[in-house]
Amino acid sequence: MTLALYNTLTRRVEPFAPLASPRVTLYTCGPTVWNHAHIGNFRTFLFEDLLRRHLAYSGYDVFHIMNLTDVDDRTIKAAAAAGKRLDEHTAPFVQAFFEDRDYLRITPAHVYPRATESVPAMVRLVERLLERGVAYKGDDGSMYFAIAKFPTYGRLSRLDTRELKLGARVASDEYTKDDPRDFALWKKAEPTDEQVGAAWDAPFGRGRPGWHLECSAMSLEQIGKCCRTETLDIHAGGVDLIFPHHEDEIAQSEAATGKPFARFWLHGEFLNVRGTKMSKRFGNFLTARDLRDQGVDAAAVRLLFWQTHYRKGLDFSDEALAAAGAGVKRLGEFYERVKRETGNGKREGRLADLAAKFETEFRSALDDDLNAPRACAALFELVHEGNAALDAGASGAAAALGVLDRAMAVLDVLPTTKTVDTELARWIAGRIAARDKARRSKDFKEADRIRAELTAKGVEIEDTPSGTTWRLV
RNA sequence: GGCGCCGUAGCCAAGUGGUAAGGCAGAGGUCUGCAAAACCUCUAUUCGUCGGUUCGAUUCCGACCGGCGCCUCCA
Repeated sequence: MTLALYNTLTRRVEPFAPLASPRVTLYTCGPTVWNHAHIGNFRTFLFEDLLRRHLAYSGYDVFHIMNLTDVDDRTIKAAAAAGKRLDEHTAPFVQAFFEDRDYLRITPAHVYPRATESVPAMVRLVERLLERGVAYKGDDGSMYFAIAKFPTYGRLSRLDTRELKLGARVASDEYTKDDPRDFALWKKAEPTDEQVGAAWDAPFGRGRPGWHLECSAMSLEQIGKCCRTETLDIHAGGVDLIFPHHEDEIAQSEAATGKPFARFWLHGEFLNVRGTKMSKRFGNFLTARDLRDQGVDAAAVRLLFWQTHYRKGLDFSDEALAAAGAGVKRLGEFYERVKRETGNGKREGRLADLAAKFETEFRSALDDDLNAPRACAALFELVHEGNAALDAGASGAAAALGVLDRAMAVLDVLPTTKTVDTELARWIAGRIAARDKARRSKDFKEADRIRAELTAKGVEIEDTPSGTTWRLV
């Protein structure tokens, strides 16, 4: 069984193999740092995290690039509205993005190129396109890409067979572009751009990069640096980027290099709220820090997302999140139980067999276009059967722990361990001792009173044959 | 108008041309002083509707109903 991924380019699930195995070059469209990213944005970043981790689990050496769009229409507009310079406005949001990423346990990319720091590469790309005769200057002084010169334009989004909705892109730029579908590579500097410091000199005029140009230039620059290639193995993003963003990236990059830009295009579906996509525009969004401040365990968010396939819409609700939280708790209980058992018994045994069966299914599920819901089902089956086996005194826990650890390196959905200061730990130990004493003397009223006291402090206790255990909830 | 996606139990959600994974919630039971955790049993004769193909369809085809996305620098 080998990894197969759905490629938007072919609209099929295809066997995946990198160009220069074991190295995999992965470029994922990062956030636009005009504001806080919401958890809909993070659904895509989490899907990419799953991809990244499964590639690593599969033995590949992934080089992951995620750009930061720190200059575009929205960042400029937001900076101007705040009366700040562009970098002044975006810096806190970059910082916040990294904090949110860490909260959600997303593996950091190897590089985070910023648009504002990659302008020379963008200028060079435009010059290359000018040399190739596919770029031109419009009447308004901006540089445009001539899609008429790029015959395969529309291959990704199947645009070749579709018509543009009248008025959508046509009207406003009718007199500046040769073809209404041509898109801006470089936008002539406007007063607002100068005001916030978002304008650069270029041989073809002072201005700023178009959004699509940014991603092409940054990805080509980074894979050139790290891997001396001009073709990405995988390029990923949200479905809304298929057109025009990724279509335009392909046009620019391939027109300039003459080589395929990316071999696999992966797109994650939206996070919805009552059926409609989560969006800043609709005001129906929630940020990662909102969840963090509510005390939501990131593991619950991850499990919630894993339980729906990445190419399917997922409706976000507090109920769904709570259900995932309960699942995370169950996983945590099982993991701790297996860990406790590793001291006893042999490496072989029923538990080891179950774990081996699980790992086969786990791998095959993720190999099948990252079918995380199936992988989770296998995981919970292991929990169920493993618990039953442990109840029956099975051995093999050490082997099972190894398998679990490998699976968790991909899914990472174990409950966040809460840190306890020694003073609190001492107090809890004292209370439990007092309760045990009461229980031994059959003073259950007092025992229950102490338990209530602990519960009030968020301490959950459990009486087992080998004594009372506790955890913070 | 063009391109595309989705509709499976109370909720969430996999899946396959041969008779429905998993999670949450719920009911009963075992264990427990009581709990908790865990286990056992139960909870869709049925996969939006109607047709068609087939020995057989939830799965393929068509129509319809319902929900949604992109075509406006949205993950």
